[in-house]
Amino acid sequence: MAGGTADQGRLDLDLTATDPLPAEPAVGTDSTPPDLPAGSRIVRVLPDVAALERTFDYLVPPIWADDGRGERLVVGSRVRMVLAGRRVGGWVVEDNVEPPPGVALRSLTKSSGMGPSPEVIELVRWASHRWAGRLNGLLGTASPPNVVESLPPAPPRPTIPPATDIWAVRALEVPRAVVRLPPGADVTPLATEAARRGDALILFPTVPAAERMAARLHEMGLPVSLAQRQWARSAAGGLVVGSRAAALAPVADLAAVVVVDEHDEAYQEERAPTWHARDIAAERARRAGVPCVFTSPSPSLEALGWGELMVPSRTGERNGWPILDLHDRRDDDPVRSGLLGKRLVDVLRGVEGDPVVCVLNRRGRSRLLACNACGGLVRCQEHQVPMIQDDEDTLVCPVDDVRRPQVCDECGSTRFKNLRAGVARVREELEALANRPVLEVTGDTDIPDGGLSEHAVYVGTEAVLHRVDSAARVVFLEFDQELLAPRMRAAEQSMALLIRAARLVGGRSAGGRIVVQTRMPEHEVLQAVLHADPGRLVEPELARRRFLNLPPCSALARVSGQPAGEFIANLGSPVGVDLLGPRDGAWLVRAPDHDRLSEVLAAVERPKGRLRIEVDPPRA
DNA sequence: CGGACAAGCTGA
DNA sequence: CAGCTTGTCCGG
Repeated sequence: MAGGTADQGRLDLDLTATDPLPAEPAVGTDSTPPDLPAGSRIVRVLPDVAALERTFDYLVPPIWADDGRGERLVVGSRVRMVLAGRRVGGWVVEDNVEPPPGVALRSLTKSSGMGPSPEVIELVRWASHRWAGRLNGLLGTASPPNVVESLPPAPPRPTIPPATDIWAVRALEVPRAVVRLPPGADVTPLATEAARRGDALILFPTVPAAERMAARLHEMGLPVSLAQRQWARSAAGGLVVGSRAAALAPVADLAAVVVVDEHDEAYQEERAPTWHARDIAAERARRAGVPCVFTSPSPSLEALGWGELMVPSRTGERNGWPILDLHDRRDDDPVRSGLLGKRLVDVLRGVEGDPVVCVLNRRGRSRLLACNACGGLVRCQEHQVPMIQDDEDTLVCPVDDVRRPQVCDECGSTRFKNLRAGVARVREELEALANRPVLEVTGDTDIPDGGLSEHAVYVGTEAVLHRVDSAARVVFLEFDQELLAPRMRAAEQSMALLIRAARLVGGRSAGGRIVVQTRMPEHEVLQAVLHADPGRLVEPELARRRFLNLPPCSALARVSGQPAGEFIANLGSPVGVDLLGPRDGAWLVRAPDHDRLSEVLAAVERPKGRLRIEVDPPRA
């Protein structure tokens, strides 16, 4: 910060000589003139200050009109100004406004370059209403990370031969397409076909996946920018590839939108507002009147309700999925066997190839119990979720806290086996069974490219699936915990894990094989993968959501935080809306659709305090 | 958010 | 009652 005395000559009556305003660079215009000269330009600014949603009006310094800064200042521009005695950033959200009477205007102190386009600002306004959140954060995501004064020249429009993959051509011929592609399928033809239409926006769930596609398209001679790092280049023209935040990236002349692996939960922001990049991307395409394509090995119910489904040939899809080996744990000796069934021995010893990746999810607090005599899982008859054992050795349903004595429904036995075991202990058991070293992989284990030579067997939570990029076998040691998790999207989340595993091992035509230890081999998720037919998941899942009135048959928001109760009380009892709770200090607001939900949430004043509103709550 | 200012708490 | 903490209000 430069020293200086720029605040000299200020005429504000409320400021004294001890005004602690930080020194300004010598702009000389940071004060309120006694009279606004006729024709003064006044802009409305949204400060980049969390928890501050109001706009404020500022005078554009007259000299900016002469040196070009004024011309570059448009709606969306980033600026700096003094607000309540400190220097803050912000965005111009309206130009040439009439300021409210009786307010002493200040001048903007600095222009900080380009910001989101008017189209993106409108999109962000829509998103902040849709996810009941503040505008600032979303505008920040849509803005360049550093100051961009001007854009590089637009790249020349490449000539691209039509794709030979007819599915890619067809997908872009309808306004909204959902393309079901087996896990190993290459989406490059879809990207190039989108690029043939002009500046396309292509989203991936993770940054590395986006980087790989960007590199490939670059090698093909296409003009491509990575949304994360190349804001200015993206805005200048060409293809824009990126992850979640790229849904708000600048695109010069949007011609098509592609969302790869739309089912992936990484597209949803975890912090409130919990916006979903897939949904924002779709809305962006709709507003621009350009085609939008979602791809996924197992499209979400949301996607299926949104667009036209295109499925691959039966053989093509079959070959793209690995073989699923179901190890039915009910067949194992219920007294002697622990977490590891004896059929695992050959797999762990590398008979079927290396490396072997074992997944043991510890997520969730509930312990999973199996009957010692018949091997069946101990479940709540009403809610079908695993029951947990409390301190007094009674069984508790995690859904409604109903208790019942510790007796197996199937056979009357009173002895149970705790199937939960920590990864560390399981690692030792695996090592004993494999008769070779087993490495526990955690979030901070370094795995060099090509794997660790001395370790052919890995074990970890589901994070291990993101740390290793290929494997001969993936083994899910305890999959029932996923299938039965008391979460609305448990089935889809289980499917997402299997998709991830499928990518590590490859399709059946390449010898890919996944091993799942389960006590419920007839579960529709496992059957869908077994038959390489994700469509089998749709009807039962949709029926369940319809029966329970859960999304996508309704729209949900979870309201939590200290002032949640007051907020819920303020909502009153709006027509068609259910208020459920409280449960663990949080309420659920359920409306027939998102328009109604957003409307209801926006209609009441928010009590101050740390209120958290999660629309489409990820862990409901 | 973070500064300003007001209203409560403490201690010699 | 100064000096400090805690709370509430508000910014152009």
